[in-house]
Amino acid sequence: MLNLQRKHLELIVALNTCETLVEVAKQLHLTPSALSHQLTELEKRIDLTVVDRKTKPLHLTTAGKRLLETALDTLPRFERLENDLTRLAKGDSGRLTIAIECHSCYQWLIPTLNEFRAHWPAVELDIAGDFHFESLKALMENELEIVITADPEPLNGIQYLPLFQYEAHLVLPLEHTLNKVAIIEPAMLKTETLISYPVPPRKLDIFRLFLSPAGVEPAHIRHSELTVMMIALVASGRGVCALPSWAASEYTERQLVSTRSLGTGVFNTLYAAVRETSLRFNYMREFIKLARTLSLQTLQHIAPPNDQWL
Amino acid sequence: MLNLQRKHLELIVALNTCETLVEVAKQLHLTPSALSHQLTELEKRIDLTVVDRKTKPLHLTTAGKRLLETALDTLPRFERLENDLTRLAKGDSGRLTIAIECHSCYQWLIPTLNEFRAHWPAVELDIAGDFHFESLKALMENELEIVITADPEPLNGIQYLPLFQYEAHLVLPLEHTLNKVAIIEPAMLKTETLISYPVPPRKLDIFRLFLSPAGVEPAHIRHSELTVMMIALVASGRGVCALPSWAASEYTERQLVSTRSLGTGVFNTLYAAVRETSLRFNYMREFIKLARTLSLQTLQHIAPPNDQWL
DNA sequence: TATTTTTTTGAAATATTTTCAATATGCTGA
DNA sequence: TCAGCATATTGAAAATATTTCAAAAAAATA
Repeated sequence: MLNLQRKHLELIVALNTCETLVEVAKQLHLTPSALSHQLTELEKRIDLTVVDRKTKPLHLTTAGKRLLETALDTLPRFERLENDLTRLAKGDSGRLTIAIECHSCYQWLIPTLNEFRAHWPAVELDIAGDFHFESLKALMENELEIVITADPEPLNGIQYLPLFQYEAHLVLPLEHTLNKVAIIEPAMLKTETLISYPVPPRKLDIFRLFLSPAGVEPAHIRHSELTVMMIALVASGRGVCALPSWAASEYTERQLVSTRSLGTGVFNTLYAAVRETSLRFNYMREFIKLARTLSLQTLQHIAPPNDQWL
Repeated sequence: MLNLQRKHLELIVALNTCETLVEVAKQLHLTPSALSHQLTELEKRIDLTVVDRKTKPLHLTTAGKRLLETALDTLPRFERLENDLTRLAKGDSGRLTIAIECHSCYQWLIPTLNEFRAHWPAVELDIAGDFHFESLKALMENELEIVITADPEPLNGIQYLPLFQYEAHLVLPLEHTLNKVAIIEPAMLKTETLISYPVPPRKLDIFRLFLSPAGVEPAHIRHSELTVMMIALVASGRGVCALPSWAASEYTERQLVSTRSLGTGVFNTLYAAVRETSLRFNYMREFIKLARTLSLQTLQHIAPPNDQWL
């Protein structure tokens, strides 16, 4: 095997631009002796002459010209690669793909993304479509950089950075009897149809923190992908649903539905799940910071997390 | 400086195709230990993680993916380069650019090129246009591979391989008085107009071997690039010219002009000038052999060279 | 032809890469 | 849970590769 390396191509380029081997050596920060050894070694290896040492301005042979050809189109690729890698290492550029488990997040996410893009133009931003709720696996496998979730399951190498606290509210039709009750107990939902996002119950606050601990299940469960659709269904009396208070407020203000606390209040924290290794990048930490500030500014009825971490 | 080399890219590709580092090591013919050292060294150098060792099928990080990108488009270029170089070394492919000083050579050169092309399809054939009669310099500087010349000046690293011997004839109008003379002496051309190719006199047989030794110059010299044009001028009585007998025979047969020997006969040898180093390529030696055989077959009135060399 | 410059050479010094042996880490299945 | 196995890492020694140095050779210059 010939096993040509980048340095051989660099040698050829220098050879092509210089008049004498002494110059070439200088350009490559080598002694003329080292250069001579290298050249001899290369020529022995490919079993071809590369330069004609006899001529004044040092002429490449056919083999040398062929090497130069590849050198000229390959070396710039190496340079671009190294450029990109150093920028990556400095944390000025990179990829930031976000998956959202929380379906009501666009409200604060969009402004965050816009603000971020302005600060870090070299970072490739993307929102991942559908990871079929395997998003944490995708995060571990480097397919994603951030997962927004309210359900932090401990995983190796994954850190959950709290963004803000919110209360989960029960969304009711305006005329619903539960509007009159002092405190809403889990059992009161036994006869109701619950409308939820199509995700496993353990991912939903109302189950994990309210119904399941009390061993209660609603009469029916109906799925919907879109928050507006859920609201429409509730408004027309087809059921009730649970939403973060800030997600529901938009609709209560317009008097489409009403909301109540669940029991004495079901509170939860929204997290950004990231790989531990990602945190060494400035743009990552910056993103989290922006998300915290902008969600607090954008949303009503939420609070900063107890534990600030980062 | 990062100083990434081809081997690093190969490492990344292996990393991307294998499930475990042990496999990667096997694929690269290394011990797992060596591989581990390499990987650590690379990652320390670029100050970035390249693979996530924690995951089962070994996932590349963003940096790893960027490296893979360059690897995928650069490594095939190295492979093609090595391929071409080994073929070059074996002498199966290469470049063969020919310059012609002898303006009447196309007659035998064209069949030679055709035959050659059939045997050595991988050799890039070309006839060089105009080197302003600096063709030997161009040969020394690797711009050309062969120069066809009748005037071998000793040069370092250049070998002259004789192709064939020929006689230079004087071409006369059919009714010219010199047609009647027993032997044409140099002095008899003192009053004639000589039509020649536009090259320095020393490159022309009639000067070098006939007129100059006798200290004679023709009355006028007129230039023409094309043999047919020279013949037309001679036929219409504007002058005389000298041509290799084989180049003239085409026109004497058609009774356009007549030819005579110069003195007791001016004989010369046509050479192929090549770089000594070129002779190690099979296709080079093959070309010379073909030129010899085909010129003898194609041309009349020529003889094989005295000294066969090659 | 003498002198300077360039290039090559071989041996020693230096640097890099690989291996070896030991150990650590992680996974699998009782 | 832990033993047993496969994978991965570590540090030191060994093997390779590269560079320098000093000297000589070859070319160029004057």
